[in-house]
Amino acid sequence: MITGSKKMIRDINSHLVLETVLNEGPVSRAAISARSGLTKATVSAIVADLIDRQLVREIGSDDTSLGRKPILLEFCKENGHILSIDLGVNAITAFTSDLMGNDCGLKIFPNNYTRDNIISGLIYIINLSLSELPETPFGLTGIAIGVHGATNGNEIIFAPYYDYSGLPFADRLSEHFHVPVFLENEANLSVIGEKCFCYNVPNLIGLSVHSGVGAGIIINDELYTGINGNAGEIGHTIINVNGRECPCGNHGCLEQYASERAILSEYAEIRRLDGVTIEEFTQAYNEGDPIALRLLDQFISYISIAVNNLLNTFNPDVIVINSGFTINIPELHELIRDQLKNRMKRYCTLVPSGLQDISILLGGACLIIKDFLGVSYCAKDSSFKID
Amino acid sequence: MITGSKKMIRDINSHLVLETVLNEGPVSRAAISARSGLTKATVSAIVADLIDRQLVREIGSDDTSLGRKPILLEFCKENGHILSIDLGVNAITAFTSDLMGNDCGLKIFPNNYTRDNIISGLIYIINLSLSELPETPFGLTGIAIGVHGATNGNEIIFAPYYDYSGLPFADRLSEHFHVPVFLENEANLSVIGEKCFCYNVPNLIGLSVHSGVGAGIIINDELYTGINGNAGEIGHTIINVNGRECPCGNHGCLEQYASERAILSEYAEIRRLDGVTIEEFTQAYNEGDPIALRLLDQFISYISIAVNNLLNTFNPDVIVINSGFTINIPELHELIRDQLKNRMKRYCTLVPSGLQDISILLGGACLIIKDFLGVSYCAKDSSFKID
DNA sequence: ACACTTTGTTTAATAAGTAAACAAATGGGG
DNA sequence: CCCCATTTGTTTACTTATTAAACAAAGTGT
Repeated sequence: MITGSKKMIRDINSHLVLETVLNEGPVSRAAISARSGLTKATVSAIVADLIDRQLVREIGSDDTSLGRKPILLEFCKENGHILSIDLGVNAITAFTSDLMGNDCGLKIFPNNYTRDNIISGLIYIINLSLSELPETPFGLTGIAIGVHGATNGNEIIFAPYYDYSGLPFADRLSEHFHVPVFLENEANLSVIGEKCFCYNVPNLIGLSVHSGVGAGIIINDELYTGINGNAGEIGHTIINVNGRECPCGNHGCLEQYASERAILSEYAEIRRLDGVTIEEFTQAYNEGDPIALRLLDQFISYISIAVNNLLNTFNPDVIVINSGFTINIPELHELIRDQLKNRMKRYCTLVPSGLQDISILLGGACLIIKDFLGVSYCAKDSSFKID
Repeated sequence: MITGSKKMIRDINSHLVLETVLNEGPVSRAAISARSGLTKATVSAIVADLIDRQLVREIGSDDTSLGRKPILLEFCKENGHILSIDLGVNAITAFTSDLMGNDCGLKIFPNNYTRDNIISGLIYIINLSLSELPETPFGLTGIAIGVHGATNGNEIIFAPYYDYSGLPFADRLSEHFHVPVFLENEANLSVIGEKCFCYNVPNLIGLSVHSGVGAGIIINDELYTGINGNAGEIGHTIINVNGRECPCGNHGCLEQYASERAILSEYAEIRRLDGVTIEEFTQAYNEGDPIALRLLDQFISYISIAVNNLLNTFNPDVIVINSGFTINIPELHELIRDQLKNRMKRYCTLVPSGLQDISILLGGACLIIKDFLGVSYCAKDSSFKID
C-alpha cells in the first residue's frame, strides 16, 4: 500500500516545482514560491536538487522595476530526446523531439512490413532516426508507438487492419534500446496531444475518425483506457438497430456509417471505382460531385449522432474531432456543429483538432514526458479558442 | 495548489489506518502495521489519535496460539447517524443508518409535494426519521438525496418527471440541519451502493432502468459525473437513427425502447388500458400474455444493445443492471446475458444488482461515510460472485 | 549616500516517520 | 513451576523535510 513518508512529501513538492518551471518557465524561485504556496526555503532546496539533476538551469536575470533582480529558471528541454511512432497501415511515421515535444526530425516510411519483420523494421527505423540526433546527457528517454487497434501497453490485442496482434512490441524494443516503450491506441495518444498542446481541460474526449472510429478518453486529467485497453471503441457502438452488417457480428455499428472507410468505399461502389483515396474524394466534393455531397451529408449526420451520444455519456468539458475529412474540408466542422445544435438542448463545446495529423506523434511525446519527469507537460499556448 | 507537508502525510496515513479498521476490522495494531507497511510506532500513534476522536475503540483480545494476545480495534459505527433519501416521483423513502450503513429505520411517504412545499416537506420527513434515533457523539453526519434527474450537487438541473428544478435543496437543508447535504442522481448513488456493498472493482458501470435509463459511472474508484452532472444520461443516446421521436427533440433515443415507461405504455396502448403498473405487467408476463412476452423480448434486445454500447465505450470491470423488470422477473438476467454473448466477441462481466431497490439509499449512505471519514467504505462481503 | 524593495539563503524550531531496543503478555517444554 | 521463545505494543534516538523568521544580496530611486 502507498503510505505517506518524507520521501513522498519531497516527491510531491519536487514535481510541483518542476511542473511550474516546465509549464510556466522561465520563472524565478520567488515566483514559484508564490504560485505553489511552498516557502522560499523549500523551493530553493528543491531547485538546487533539480539543477544538480540537470533538469533545470539558471538563465539571466529578469528586468523588473524594483528590488533585487530575480534569477530566471528554465527547463533543460534539450538534455534528452523522445521518439514517437505512428504505426499506420500504409505508412510508418517516426518523429523525434526534445523534452518539450519540439520537432527534431520526422521521417515517413512505407509500411511493407509483415508480422515476421515488423519489430526488426521498427528497430531499423528508430536507429535511423536516432542517428541524426546530437548527444545529450539523458539520451533517448522513451519510445511511444501509436497503433490502430487495442493494446495492453505491450502487445496489440486486436487490430483490424494489420496482422501484428500478440507480438511483444514493447518488450523487444525496450530490451533493445533500454528505455521505456509504450504501445498505445492512436485515439488515446491523439487526445493526449490535443490536451497538452491545445485544449487543456480536465475532461476531454477525442473523437478520431479514420479507417475506423475511436474515442480517446481523458477523465480528471488522466487517460482512461478501460481494463483491457478497449475503452473508447465507439466504432462498434450500435446506432442503428437492424442496420448494416459489421464484421464484428453486430448490425448497425457506428463504424459502418461514419468512418472514412465506410464513406470512401460507398463512393467507390456507386461510382464503380476500384478504390478511392480521401484526396480524390475531397477533390470530387470540391468540384460539386453530387454523390460526394450526399455522402458527406450522411457523414455529418452520423458524426453528429456519435457526438450526441458521447455528450450524453460523458458530459465532458470539450470534444475534439480529428478526421481526414475535417482536415481536408475545413468547413465541415461548422456543419457538424450546426447539426449538433439541432440535436442537443444542452449544447457542449465541440472543437476541431488543433494538431491534425501530428496529434498521435505529439501525444506520444507527452506520454514519454509524463513518464520520464513524472509531470504532465502543458504547452503555454494550450488555451485554444473554445466556444 | 496542493503541496506536500507533514500534515498531509499524517492525513494520508491516518486515513489508511482508519480505512483498515473500517473495512477489515476488528484488527490489531500489529496487523494494521503489517498490511499497510507503516511501522508499529506510527500505527500506535495514529490509533491513539483515532481513539481520542471516538472513531475507533479497543475491544477484547483475539485468541492466538502464540505470543502476546493482540488488542483488537473496531470502528465506532454507532457513534453517528446517516440519513439517506430516495426522492421518487410517487414516493419519498427516508432511510437512517449507522456509520457503516446498517439499517436504523426506513419510512416511505407518498410524494404529494409541489415545488412550493417539497423542501419543508423534506424537513418534516427528516425530523420524523431523526426523532427515532438515539443520541450519539457525532449525531447526524450528513444527508444524501437521490433524485431522478441531473443535479449539480445542490440543485436539480433537469428532471423530466417532477418540477423541482432550481430549488436550493442542499443549501436549505444544510442550513437547517447544519450537516453536509448531497443531492445526487439516483443512478450515481445506486452504483456507489453496488460498489461498496457488492461488487468492489475500480471501474464499475451501473445501468439503472426505471422510468428513464441512466448509467452511474465509477472510474478508478471515483464517481464520474461530468462537468454538469450530466454524465451517464445514456437514455438519450441514439440507438436507432430515424427511430421513435423523443421529447428531447431527437429520434431513436434508447429511452424510447428500453425504459419501464416505454414498455409499460406500449403495453397499455396495445391492450387499450388507461395505464399499467410494473406489477400488473409482471403478472401478465407470468401468465403467458403474448404481448407482454413480445415486449419483454424487445426489452431484452434493446438492453443488450445498451450494454454492448457501454462495454465498447467504457470497457469496465463489471456492469451491474438494476431495473424493476429484472427485480420482478429474475430469469431476465440470464436472457440478457445470452443476447449479449451473441453480440460481443470480447465478453465482459454483466451482473444483476445486489441491492435492488435499496441501492440508492445505501449508495447515499456510502457518500456520507466518504465525506465524513474521508475514507471509502467497502463491506467485508463485497465480493459477490462475478462470472 | 541612503532608504526601500525584492530575491534568495541561512538558521532554529517543529512535525512526523523509521529502526531498533525494550516492555508486556502469553503459552509450551523441561 | 519456571524459564524461554514469541508476538504485541511502546519508547527512544535519529533522520528528513517543511516552516517561519531573520538575514544577506542585489538593485532602484530620491
